[in-house]
Amino acid sequence: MPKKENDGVAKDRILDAAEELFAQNGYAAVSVRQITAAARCNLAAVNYHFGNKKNLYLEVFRSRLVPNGKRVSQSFEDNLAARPEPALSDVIHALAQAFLEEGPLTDEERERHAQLMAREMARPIGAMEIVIDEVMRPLFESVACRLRPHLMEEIDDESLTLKILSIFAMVTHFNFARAAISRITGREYNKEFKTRLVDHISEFATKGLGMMQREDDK
Amino acid sequence: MPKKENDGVAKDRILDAAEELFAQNGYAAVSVRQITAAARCNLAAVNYHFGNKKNLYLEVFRSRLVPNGKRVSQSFEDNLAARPEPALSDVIHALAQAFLEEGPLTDEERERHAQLMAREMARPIGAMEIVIDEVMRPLFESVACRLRPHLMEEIDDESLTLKILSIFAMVTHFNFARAAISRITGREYNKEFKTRLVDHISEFATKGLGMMQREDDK
DNA sequence: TTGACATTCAAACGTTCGTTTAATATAAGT
DNA sequence: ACTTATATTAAACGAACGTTTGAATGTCAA
Repeated sequence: MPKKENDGVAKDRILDAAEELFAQNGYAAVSVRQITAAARCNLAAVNYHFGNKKNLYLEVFRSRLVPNGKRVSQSFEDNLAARPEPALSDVIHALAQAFLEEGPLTDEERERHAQLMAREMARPIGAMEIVIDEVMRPLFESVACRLRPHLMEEIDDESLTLKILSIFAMVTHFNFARAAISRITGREYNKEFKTRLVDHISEFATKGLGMMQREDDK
Repeated sequence: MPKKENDGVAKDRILDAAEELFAQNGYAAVSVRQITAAARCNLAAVNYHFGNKKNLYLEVFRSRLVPNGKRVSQSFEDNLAARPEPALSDVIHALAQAFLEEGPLTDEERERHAQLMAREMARPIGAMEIVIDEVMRPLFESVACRLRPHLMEEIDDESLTLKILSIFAMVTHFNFARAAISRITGREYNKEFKTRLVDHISEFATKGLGMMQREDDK
């Protein structure tokens, strides 16, 4: 029986190239020829390994973005597990940090994923449902459980969802609108500026959630 | 001398069709043939009136999005001019309302513009600088002036800019990530939900800015 | 009516697209 | 050595793309 082990080489190179090119230019603006050229393989390899271009795109989400999203979520959980009783600001800070400062992903990976998500939101190809159902919704549930103890008791589910969405709005916006933000603020997206952003988001969101609480990390 | 008056007919139909199609599908995914078919004119009309496809795209921003953006900004100003001494929450409420609930634009126009901006951010064709310089930056200046009196005196420019960016992050996110938000919240983007969102954003941002202040509009 | 210009039109240009095909290469099982 | 399944290749397919062309049509001032 033929082993299925060493199939990964060219197939993975295609996934790598597709992930980067789709993130940089969007689904429609990237040709299969570009992808196979970047992956240093034959044009027909995409159709052989993935059936067609669209399925390759979806596979990028399934095999890269979703697993990495789960790792980021896990990193958020781990950050909080270290603290016995995390304060509200700790929860938010951990969330912002996991998504745009540290965590298991490199900055290049974070930017790629943010762009892929932003493009998929702007022009859905069919990957958004996968990400929402497998990453976003579970993360939302977890964040909601973490936040609830710090909020007023009588808060309904929808209000809490909107609050969490607002935190994500800031995180994703500062992550994906980098070009516009750099042009407005006049600052580059270096390590220093990102730390500044995480602190700002933490402070803004903590106050926005309705509980003033000083940050006691460090 | 030939009048230049009645040239507007087909040219405007092309701009209308291009605005809608570019917003729905993005620059690369829309063909000139699609546009001219929707505008009920000949294929060559785009190149005749606008030179090429890219220039038509930029002209959509110059002749539609920028003027409408200025009208929205003006609407924000007018809303505040009605009040002698607007509270902090009034400023934010007026901003959120102008951008996603009421104002001079229809809901379809708002959604189109939000999509065009989101796509241009995700994949810049060359229109973003126009919008930032002609609409965003002046609006930011105005908002900053409105907010400053309500904040601590010693706040630096960059901190204030980040705060304003956070408000815009929420407004634009709730405007453009409609599909994702609907899937997560399980709610449609009808009038009722939008009012809910404006109230939520106003409350969250007002608190986030660091001044608790009750809303006293009706 | 005529001339001059603005606009529209059908047709074709060369290019690139996603996909398919058939031939070949590779390597393990028998 | 032969079979079998997996993988890669060059070449071509039809379709759609943005753009150009040159003739036809519309529109007014002269």
